[in-house]
Amino acid sequence: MAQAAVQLPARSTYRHGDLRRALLDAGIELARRGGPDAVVLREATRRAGVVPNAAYRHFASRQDLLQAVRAAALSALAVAMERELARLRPGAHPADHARASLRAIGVAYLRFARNEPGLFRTAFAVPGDPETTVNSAMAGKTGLNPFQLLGVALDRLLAAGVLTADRRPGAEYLAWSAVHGLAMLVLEGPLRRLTRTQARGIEQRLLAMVENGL
Amino acid sequence: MAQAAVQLPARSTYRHGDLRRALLDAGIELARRGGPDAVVLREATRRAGVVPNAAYRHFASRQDLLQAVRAAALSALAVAMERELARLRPGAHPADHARASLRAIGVAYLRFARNEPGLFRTAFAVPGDPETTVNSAMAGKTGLNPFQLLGVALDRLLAAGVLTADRRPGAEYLAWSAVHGLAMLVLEGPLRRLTRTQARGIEQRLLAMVENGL
DNA sequence: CCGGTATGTATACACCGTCCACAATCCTTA
DNA sequence: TAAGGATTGTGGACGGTGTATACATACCGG
Repeated sequence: MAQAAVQLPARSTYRHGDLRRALLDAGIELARRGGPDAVVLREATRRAGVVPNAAYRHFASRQDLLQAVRAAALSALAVAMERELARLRPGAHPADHARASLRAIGVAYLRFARNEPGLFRTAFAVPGDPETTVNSAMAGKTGLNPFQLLGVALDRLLAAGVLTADRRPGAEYLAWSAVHGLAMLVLEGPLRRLTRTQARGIEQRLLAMVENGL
Repeated sequence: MAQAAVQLPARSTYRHGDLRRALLDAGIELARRGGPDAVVLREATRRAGVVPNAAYRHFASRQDLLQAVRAAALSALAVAMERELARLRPGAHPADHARASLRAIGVAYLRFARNEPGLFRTAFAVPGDPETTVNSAMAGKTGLNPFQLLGVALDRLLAAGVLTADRRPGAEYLAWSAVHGLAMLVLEGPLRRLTRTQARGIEQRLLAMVENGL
């Protein structure tokens, strides 16, 4: 079960060059397969070709490294959302565009959970205030993190008159809850064995529920 | 941070009597505070006043013990749901009663997450097919596990004509997703700092969303 | 009563996170 | 340009974990 540490050609220089980056990359790779528990400090240093304690020059603890990996995962999710949003054509009706925006966020979220389960679990199964903190390390190219991107979509719904003003505050929590719950269910819950098409069906119904019930 | 192992009075008999039960209870207690990661085999054996390896006579591995704890947590959740359901008066309109049933399930779920966060996280943050498996260890007094209890509530909605037949299949996934997502959000997400009353507000809105959007 | 089988013990290993003292390198400043 | 402090990586150690293997004790059915 132990990872066969890929033996790098034993760096010739005493200094590494960019050890922090190397450790972070190794951590991301570990999280990618295996989730948060797989992010083990010693393995990361091994992959960077460095002695275990060297990590402590760049991260205060394993938790600290894990938080950095988590931020990277959230950032990747934000990028995926932005990509999905960018595919939208402004279209004729602002109401349709707003609805499509919300849907794009949901679709990107669920797709990310499916395609990068390890990163997804690392992003959300680790304590730490996920979304409220303004931290550029978690953001995408727009500088917004996933939660803020969801907020933008909801604002469009409000502006387009699809969402009434009294229902706007806190709406992100409702939408996020539903989509996140489904993601977990598909990832490690009873829906794990669903075929891709079946999963798509449930996803569509869920997004419809959010749209109608918000 | 290490648990001060409560030193039991050094059992006089060679045999323990009911070590499996003792280990399971210790595991549950560990999970209760600290969640799944806190379920450490050696600590459980310490609390049972027994040498570490003794555990292997009753559990194949730490994972195995963790699964047993998880089953106990799911069972506790099922009991909480049953209790909430039992408070309902059949009432005049079956439609109202059906709606109240679904709401009771949701309320019990969210309350359990709030009151027993450690057990809740253990129940759901551990792999293993949670709900589909027919396993009496996960069930409440009715013999139904949490997922099946949700199914019962949805069946009532169907019988009362609130839910159309074409929307019934898979409806548990939609409802479960929303409620579970919110629970996670409140537990370790951005909604952690909400006051109890604020949380209640969001909960009510979410349950309404499910009811309308299903 | 005796022997097999279930249960708990002893010892050991590999791995982990982390602390401490030390060595090599770099960078500023005199 | 030489010196010396600050950074960064090394070496060794400690206590913790899960688990394997061999052994000791107690129970139970013939």
